Amino acid sequence: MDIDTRYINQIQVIINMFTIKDGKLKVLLFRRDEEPFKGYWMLPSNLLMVNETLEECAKATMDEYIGIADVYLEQCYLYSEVDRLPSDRILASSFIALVDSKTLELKRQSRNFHSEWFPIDEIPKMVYDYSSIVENATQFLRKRMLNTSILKNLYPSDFTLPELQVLYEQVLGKNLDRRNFRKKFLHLELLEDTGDKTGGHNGRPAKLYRFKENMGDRTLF
Amino acid sequence: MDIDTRYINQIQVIINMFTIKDGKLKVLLFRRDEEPFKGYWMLPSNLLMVNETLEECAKATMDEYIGIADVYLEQCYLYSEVDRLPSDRILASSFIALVDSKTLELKRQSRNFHSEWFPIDEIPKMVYDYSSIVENATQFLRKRMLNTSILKNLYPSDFTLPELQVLYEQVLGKNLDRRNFRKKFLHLELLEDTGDKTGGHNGRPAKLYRFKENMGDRTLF
DNA sequence: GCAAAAGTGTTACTAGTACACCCATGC
DNA sequence: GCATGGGTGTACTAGTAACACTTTTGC
Repeated sequence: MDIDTRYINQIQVIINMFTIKDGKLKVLLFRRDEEPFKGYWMLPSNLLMVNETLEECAKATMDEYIGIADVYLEQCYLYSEVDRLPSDRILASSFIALVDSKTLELKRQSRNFHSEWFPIDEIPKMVYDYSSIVENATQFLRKRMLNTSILKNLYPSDFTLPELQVLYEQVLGKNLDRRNFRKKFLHLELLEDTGDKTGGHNGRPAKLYRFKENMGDRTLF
Repeated sequence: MDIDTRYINQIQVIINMFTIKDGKLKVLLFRRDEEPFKGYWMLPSNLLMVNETLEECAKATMDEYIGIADVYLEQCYLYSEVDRLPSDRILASSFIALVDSKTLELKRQSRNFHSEWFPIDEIPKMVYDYSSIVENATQFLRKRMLNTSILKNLYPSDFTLPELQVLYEQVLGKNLDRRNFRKKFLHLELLEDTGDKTGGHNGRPAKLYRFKENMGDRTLF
């Protein structure tokens, strides 16, 4: 290859993986176990190779870190500050990935790193510029979630309306009226009743819904 | 530099420059005057250097092609198809830039290329994947314009409500009721009356408005 | 039967839509 | 004075917001 060295760049693909767990929106982080920055946390990432697309690299990274590759992926931002890392200049292509909690539990939490799900408002100390990358990704997700169709990726299987409401309350950062929330969602006709109910652990059991197939990208709230 | 050659990538920054001209939303294209693809059209672009950010590269490109650098710029998408160009693998970071028509006229239309403003629904034959890049950028702009704050960059100076209405009609692809459009915008309290009017060329003169300073990013339509 | 969470209906208010006539200018 | 485009008000409809009681389950 005869590339002018002034134009040589490296790009790393960085994954912000989100899920709903224990009724909270969480992001998956990996702990760094060597110095420097031992004990700090990181996002899964890999350098982009010349013969793969960003999406291929992102999927490979997901597979490598957690054994899941077939998930919703979306480009978020390309960071290009020359000094974002202390050593080389590496651009960072930030992705958001959405995984539903059922798929999640079936898979291994592998690789050499210790990983943990963090609620988006309790992000620990992170290496380099990763904490601002997570923050931006969260903002990005917030905006996207006010459209409907992305939700299907977090709830491909059954869910209850109270669960959905809690999610929206987190995303919007305020409490919603239960009756109005139900009315809104049911009138939109995006959901179908499965006929099933949750076993009432304490309190009355809730009806289980699922998303219909062809939901548009209508703006909600 | 000792970079593993598998991870060497080149990135070009591509500018989709939009303006309002003759009451239409238009994009600036440059004609290619050599074979191959002579007579086809292109978007202004440059390769990203190792010591500059994407935004710096984008501004330099704007300056080089049209002598304007201080404009609204926003990242749009990063294209990474391995075969998007026939020769080398080059990633493309697509930007949208917004220029108001007044600023526009004062500047030179320079460089070696012939340039022209094309209405977004009359894009000519373009080299490589540029036509799909323009198309995506237009879609991106459409979505962004349904928020308010971006408009200030297309109308930094005075404008009339009918002008604004025509713009929205193009963006939304449908006709709007004049009375309801006025009501909506005036109630939003984003505009202030300048006190001036257009000279009525034919018909009654229109009031001139300008955007207030602190407009949020409220969703419109 | 009581604690805990789910489900339901009505009213007031606010925003959006539809629609027809008068007004200021250039020629 | 007439052609052209700009400006205005009202009634109707749909969506949103506020609010309290009843139902089903586990223990």
